[in-house]
Amino acid sequence: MARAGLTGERLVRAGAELADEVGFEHVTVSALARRFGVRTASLYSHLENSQELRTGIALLALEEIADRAADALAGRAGKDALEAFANVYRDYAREHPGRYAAARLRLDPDTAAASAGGRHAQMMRAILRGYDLAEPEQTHAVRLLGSVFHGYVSLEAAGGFSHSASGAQESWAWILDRLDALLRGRPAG
Amino acid sequence: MARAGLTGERLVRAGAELADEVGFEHVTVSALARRFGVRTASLYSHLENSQELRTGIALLALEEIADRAADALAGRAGKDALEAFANVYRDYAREHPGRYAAARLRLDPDTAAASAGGRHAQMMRAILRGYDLAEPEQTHAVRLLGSVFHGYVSLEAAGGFSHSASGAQESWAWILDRLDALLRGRPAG
DNA sequence: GCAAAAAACCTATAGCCATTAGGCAAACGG
DNA sequence: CCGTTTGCCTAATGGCTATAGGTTTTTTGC
Repeated sequence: MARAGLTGERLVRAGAELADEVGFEHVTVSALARRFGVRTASLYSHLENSQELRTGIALLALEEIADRAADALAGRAGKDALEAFANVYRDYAREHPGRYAAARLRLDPDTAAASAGGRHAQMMRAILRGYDLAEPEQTHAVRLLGSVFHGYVSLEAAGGFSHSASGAQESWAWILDRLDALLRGRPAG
Repeated sequence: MARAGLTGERLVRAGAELADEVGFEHVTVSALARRFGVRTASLYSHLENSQELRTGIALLALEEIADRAADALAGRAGKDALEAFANVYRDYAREHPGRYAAARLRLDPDTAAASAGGRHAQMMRAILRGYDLAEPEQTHAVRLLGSVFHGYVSLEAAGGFSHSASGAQESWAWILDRLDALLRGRPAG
């Protein structure tokens, strides 16, 4: 019998795909083993436990989002940068709902410190350099942006807008426009 | 043997307490049965399945939040109302993290329609009457508020601010102040 | 090339969870 | 009281996580 060629990394990657297909909460070691045509116990040579799988998917998602965001931000500033960054979050969540859910997993402090989470915060601060915000306002603004992006994407994913699904795109554009105005300290046009 | 006196409602209420203690994702039919000193199978006379338990907790949380919000909103308008409403969300999530998580559960359309979710939206629109927003701006604003409130509370609960935990209260106040200004269409003071 | 070591996958097992079927006994209605 | 309803029980199935220890394939060092 040919071997499946499992590695921790392949498992995490396949777990991420599985998450997008069936939802992050349904990612199990068993389902993953099934997908590789292998017994469940076999995965435990490559995985400490199921938590490690989930954490791995979360870290992968955080990296992928950070990479996309870094790309999107290159050469942009001001509102342009704000929109590009925001759209990375929203698009990623739509393309990869399972991974996005994983990215919201609560990580233990050490893991979080070693994650791409720091890059996310750094990029937000980079965007805010285009606005005139000193500390502590900048920190407040980072939190505001994080809240709005995550909140909107999460409500949208949860179907929170579906009964009145109309204009989710318009709402998003409006919100970004007003956020930009808010950060500039000027009324919206 | 004296009977435990189980009912669907008591189970949901106890499930909500359990959620606050151990986290919503650890609420299980078994754990609930244990808490009542009863066999797991016994709960299935009062509960269709574990999903119904979770849904029940979600509906309870939505009602509780709506009730608190209605109280908080009474006699208030403008920024005062905005802050009161926002604080209901934040305080509720802090006092009842498990219930709050339950409230974010994705409900099927019928259940959602019968939930207190509609009251939440209605109250947001009531708050926005204190600002000068016609449709479709009002809908956009409802979504913005929902995003910010949920996003902030959720990031805070996930420990997203804990590495730089400082000033979560200040950030919250700043955000509400700027949101108010944004909705008024004027620059922040 | 080849034997020993290492790595990959397997079987077996145990515990916890959800859920169903069917039984006994307590409470309640007449 | 006695029968019926109802509440909780035992028993059993099947899925999931996880550990222990075996076997086979691959690697590696001579």
